[in-house]
Amino acid sequence: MSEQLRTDRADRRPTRQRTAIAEALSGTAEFRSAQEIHAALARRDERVGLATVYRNLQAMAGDGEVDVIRTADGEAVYRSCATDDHHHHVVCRSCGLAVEVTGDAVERWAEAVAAEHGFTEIRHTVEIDGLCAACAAARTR
Amino acid sequence: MSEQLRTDRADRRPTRQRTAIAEALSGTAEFRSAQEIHAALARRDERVGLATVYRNLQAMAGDGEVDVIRTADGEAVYRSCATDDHHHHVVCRSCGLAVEVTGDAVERWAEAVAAEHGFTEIRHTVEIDGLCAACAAARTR
DNA sequence: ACGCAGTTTGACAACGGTTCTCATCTAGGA
DNA sequence: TCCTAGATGAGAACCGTTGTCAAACTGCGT
Ligand SMILES: [Zn+2]
Ligand SMILES: [Zn+2]
Ligand SMILES: [Zn+2]
Ligand SMILES: [Zn+2]
Repeated sequence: MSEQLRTDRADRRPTRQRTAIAEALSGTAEFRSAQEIHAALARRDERVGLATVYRNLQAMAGDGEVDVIRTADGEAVYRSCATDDHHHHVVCRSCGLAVEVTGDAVERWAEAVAAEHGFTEIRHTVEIDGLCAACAAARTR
Repeated sequence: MSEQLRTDRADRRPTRQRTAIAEALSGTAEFRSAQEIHAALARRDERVGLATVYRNLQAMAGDGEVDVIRTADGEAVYRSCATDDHHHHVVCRSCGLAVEVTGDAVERWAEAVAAEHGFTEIRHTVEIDGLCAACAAARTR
């Protein structure tokens, strides 16, 4: 497994902004972009600088407190996950709803197929996307 | 399965630029960015506008002639693959070397786990990265 | 070979997300 | 309370990518 990342996480101060960002993240099952979060906070009269939102999201992602994935057009979106354990997501292309999933089969396959080709320090990302039941229903209505 | 993409691909003219770009792509086992390709062509005295490189790469990607993945920092990188069939890549974090791999287990797992949660029109992306044998050796030397 | 219509190209501007700068503010231990 | 390293925010800077539009080119019919 290994996790050479996560060096510190220690010296992080609980500022008003930091808390606001974390809260904005928990409470939704969707991945949100830094800008969306910034806008959401502003709407709620929580004044937080855009740069601060970016910085904290990155920090949280680095500490593994939130997951990050890249939209098809390269935008980074974040989500605070229910578990700290390694997992993946199934995301709805239409509404953004994301559910967490795991699967030993994939984990082992990734490790094995990479090792077969002489690779080491193997990592992987798996993203599954589709239309959630609700969106599929809305579409055919 | 399904492939609702790939609508036409018919009316595409074989221009000097188009050929140069395709050639620059075939011949390397690494994923290259639009800018890298543009620079490589310039170095070879093949004058091709940057916008043209972007346009053609996108078109080729849309036609499935090349594969695109996003770098960790959101940059799009392209590679002309050996096969047209669905597959994934194991990429070296250090030198960019990429080998193509397949695995029914993953394909089925992705489909199954998404369907379990009520998703339809399921797609997926899987990227594995690590250190290739050569880079690992160079590092410990 | 010639001409025309629809493509494609290229220089450059415009965009949008992200990062940088740096003066100012703040949490928290001494 | 004081002091200091860490944190913040406004705005500029960055940088990959996309849009603009006139000029150049290609396939095709004549
Ligand atoms: Zn949905
Ligand atoms: Zn995994
Ligand atoms: Zn390598
Ligand atoms: Zn696959």
